[in-house]
This record gives sequence, C-alpha cells and structure tokens, in this order.
Amino acid sequence: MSRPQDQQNTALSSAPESARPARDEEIYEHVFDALLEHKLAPGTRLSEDRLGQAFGVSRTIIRKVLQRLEHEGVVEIQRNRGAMVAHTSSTQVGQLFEARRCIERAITRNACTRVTPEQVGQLRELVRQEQQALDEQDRGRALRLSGELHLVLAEYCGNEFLAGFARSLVSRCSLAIAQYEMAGHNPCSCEEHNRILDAISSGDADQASRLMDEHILQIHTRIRIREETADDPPEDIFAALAQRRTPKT
Amino acid sequence: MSRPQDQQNTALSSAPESARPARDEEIYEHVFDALLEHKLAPGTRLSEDRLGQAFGVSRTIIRKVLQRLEHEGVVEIQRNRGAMVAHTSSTQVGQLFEARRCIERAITRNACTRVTPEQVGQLRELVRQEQQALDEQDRGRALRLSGELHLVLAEYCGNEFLAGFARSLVSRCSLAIAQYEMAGHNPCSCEEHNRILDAISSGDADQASRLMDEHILQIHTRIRIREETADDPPEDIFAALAQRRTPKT
DNA sequence: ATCTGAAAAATTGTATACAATCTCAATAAA
DNA sequence: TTTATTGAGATTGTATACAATTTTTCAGAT
Repeated sequence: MSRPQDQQNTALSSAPESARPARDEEIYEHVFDALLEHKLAPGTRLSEDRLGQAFGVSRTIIRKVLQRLEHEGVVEIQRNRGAMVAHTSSTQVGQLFEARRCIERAITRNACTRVTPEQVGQLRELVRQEQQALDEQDRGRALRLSGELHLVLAEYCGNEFLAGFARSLVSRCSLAIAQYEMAGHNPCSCEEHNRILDAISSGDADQASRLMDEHILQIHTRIRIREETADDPPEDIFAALAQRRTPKT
Repeated sequence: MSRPQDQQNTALSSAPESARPARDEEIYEHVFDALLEHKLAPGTRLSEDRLGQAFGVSRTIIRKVLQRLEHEGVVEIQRNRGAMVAHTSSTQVGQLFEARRCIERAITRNACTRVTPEQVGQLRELVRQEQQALDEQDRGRALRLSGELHLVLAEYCGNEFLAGFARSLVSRCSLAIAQYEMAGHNPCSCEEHNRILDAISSGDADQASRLMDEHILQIHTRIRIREETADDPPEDIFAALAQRRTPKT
C-alpha cells in the first residue's frame, strides 16, 4: 500500500553512521520509553503494519520487538489478533506490588554494601532531574525518571537477575499506574527517594530496605481502583513514536 | 540442501487433529525440557536451520522459540552468530542462588496460607515420581521433576510474577548444575522436598520458608566450581529433540 | 610446518509473498 | 428492531528469497 522498501537502503547507502546500532534494539527502546511516559495507554492496539511503517522497517523487526515486550509483560499478544498495551487487573496490581516489595527490599539491602559514592552521585542526579521535570510540569518525563531511579539502583545492586526482575516490575507498575491512577493526584516522591539514598549512602541496610518497602507501599496506596478501559489512540500516535525522546542527561 | 517444504503441508491436509496446538509453543517445550534434563550442554550451538529441519518448520518459528528462550536466560544469542545454550559464570552462579533464595522464600511463605490439600497432594506425587526416577537411575528425568516441583509450587503461591521469576531461575540453575556439577555426586533431595511439604501443609510459614532457604543453599553447596566448557554434541541431537519426552503423568 | 589472505560455504538478518484468521459492515430473515 | 449470515477488507502466521555476515577451506608465501 506504499513504497515497499526504501528506507533501509537509504540508511545503508547514504548514512555511514558508526556501526549500525541494531535497529530492533532502538525501536524497542522508543516503544518502551513511550510506555513508561504513559504515551501509550493500556489497551492501545499495536499494529505490526503501522509500527513498521512508522519506523521504516518490515513487520519482521516489529514482531521481534513486540515479542520482547510481551515477554516483559508490558504488551499482550493474542494469537491471530495482534498486540496491545497490557491491561492490569486489580488482582495483578496487588501481586505486582507484593513482588516489587520482595525484590526491591533485597536490592536495596544489597546496594548498601556495594554501591560506590560515585554511583550515589548519579542516583542523586536522577532525583534532581525528576524534581526539575515536576517543576516544569513535565509529568511524563518525571514518571519515567522516577522509574529510572529504581532501575539504575537495581543495576547497582550487583545481582543481574534481581535487576532484571525489577526492570520488568517497574515498567509493569508504570502501566498499572497509567490505568488506575486518579487524574489530579500528588505524584511527588522525590523526598522519599532522597531519604532512601541517604540511608543507602550511610550503609544502613535495615533502614534503607525499610524505607524502600514503605516507599513502594506508598506508591501502591496512591493508586485508586477505577474500572476503566482506554481506547482509540490519537491517529498519529505511531508517527509520534518514531521521534527521538529528549536525551536522558 | 533437502526438500524445502513438505511436512507442514502434510500436517495441514492429512491430519485434522483437534485445533492445532500452536506449533511454536510445542517446540519451545521440547527444547526447554531437553535443557532441564541436561540433554543439551551449555555451549551447544542451536542452528536455526537444523532445528527447523528437525521439527519440520521454517526458521521463522525456530527464531521465535530461540528468542523466547534467550529472554528466559537459558539461551544466548549473539548478533550474526546465532544461538547457543547459555553458559553460567561463577559470578552468576552466586547471584543466581541468591536471587532464588530471595524469591522462593517469599513463594514458600505465601504458599503456606494459600495452598489447598489437593495441591499438596499433587506436589507429593511429584516427589514420589522423582524418587521413582532416581530408583530407576533415570537421572535426567529426576532432575526435571525436581525442578518441576519448585515450578509447580511457585504457581500455587498466588503471585504470577514471583512464579514467573522462579521459573526463569530454576531453569537457569539447572543449566548451571549441568555445567559445574561433579560427575558422581549425590543428587537426592527428595527427603528435603518432603520436609518442606510437611511444613507447608501444616501452615508453618516460618519453618517452611526456612527449610526452603536451607534447601536451596544445599543445592548451591553441591555445586563445585570446575572450569569446563562443553562442546561437540552428538550428531543426531536435533533429531532426538523432536521425539516426545515421557509424558508427565 | 606455519602463517596469510582470499574465495567458498554456511549461517543469520530482513523483507516480502501468500495463506489463515479475524473484524466489521451490509444484507437478509425473524 | 433485532438477530444471523456472509463476504470484503484488514491483520496476523509462516515460509521463503535474497542480502549481510561469519566461518571454513585451501592455495601460496614465508
């Protein structure tokens, strides 16, 4: 229905850019970030054709990306019916936060004995950016940065498996928040984040893991169950997806 | 190099079998079980062509299966270089068991308040089969059944996220064991399994989670680090893969 | 004998063709 | 009006063709 292949040839011949950085990985990150910024509401259909068109690749690549997202739990794929942004049942919300508390307590505890002062500095910087985004009313960015703090802390805990699980849970939680959260709530968790970092940098594992536990309970509490299914995305959402987001730092 | 397509046509026209049960899922399970039974050693190359030939499907399907296995951590895929059964570094072994203890303690604790007597019965049955496999010297089967006990218990804990993590960790551990374990060790953990089930069915969460923790430490202790890379699988390994394993019950 | 490099073979990466399935609207029957 | 039905259009499932890359082989030089 449009010119079949031209973009990837263009990229190949005209742009010699330093060692092609794996197209699928790039697309995956675009979509993943969009989810974390609540640009794609739960229930949104992700058509292979339209995504492929938006990014200038064939369905093969899109399929790979969607399968990865499915495995991380942020996308649902039904046989012969395609992919959509995952819904979260109220039962799942409870399980989600229970699992997060279990994992992130352990991560925080580990981090206390392994994290370097330099890493703490990077974490502080993330909180600062989150606060700044909030000041600038950029809610989507603040949300993503908040999630990113948990993700980066997880990477610093010295256990790649726990870190991977945390990644999956944090992004899944972000979707749940998008689905259930009241419109005009109070999203600021910067103060809590800073207190956790205080405890970590002082090496107080009990205190740090306790604060993290309470922090996650706090997030859970902010959610109020409201049955709501999101539908019909704005028409140009896929084209918008292909735009690069604001750089992280 | 051989007849391109014939098998799937055969399946389509001659066998009307009740609602085709998703070919990729089926293949995934074959390979997954083979991994858990130590039929595929770490380092074994998994060629798309050969796997496709063995199962009578195109590379498309095999690719999907391999990507899923990669995401679960039991297969490594390197760009342009294909897939192989995952290696586990000694650092990872430590992280693996640390994560398992964290997750399975929580699972066991939850199970104590949720598991039904009937479910306990099914778990007992698994232990019984494991013991039987050991008696019959069928070590591969015993290994798989041992892992399956942990997997099924995880499903009974009422938290799908923790269950998913446990699944990934248990299979990953199985590979680590295949890679590191001494040849003539003592693999019997049936007694430990039964004691854990005793505690669970009596509803003693503290005791049960403590026993599970010790059990996993025990498995970890049994592993002795030995640098060893497995190579050259027997030639017909892929054909053997396509055979159905012994039914679970 | 060993190393080097280039050609050949094998393997993976991606796009695409066609089949299978689902969606949905238009039509007909109740 | 409501409910079935049917068929066109859209979407996904799978195989396959071809391109890109890696691996292997083998001649030729040192």
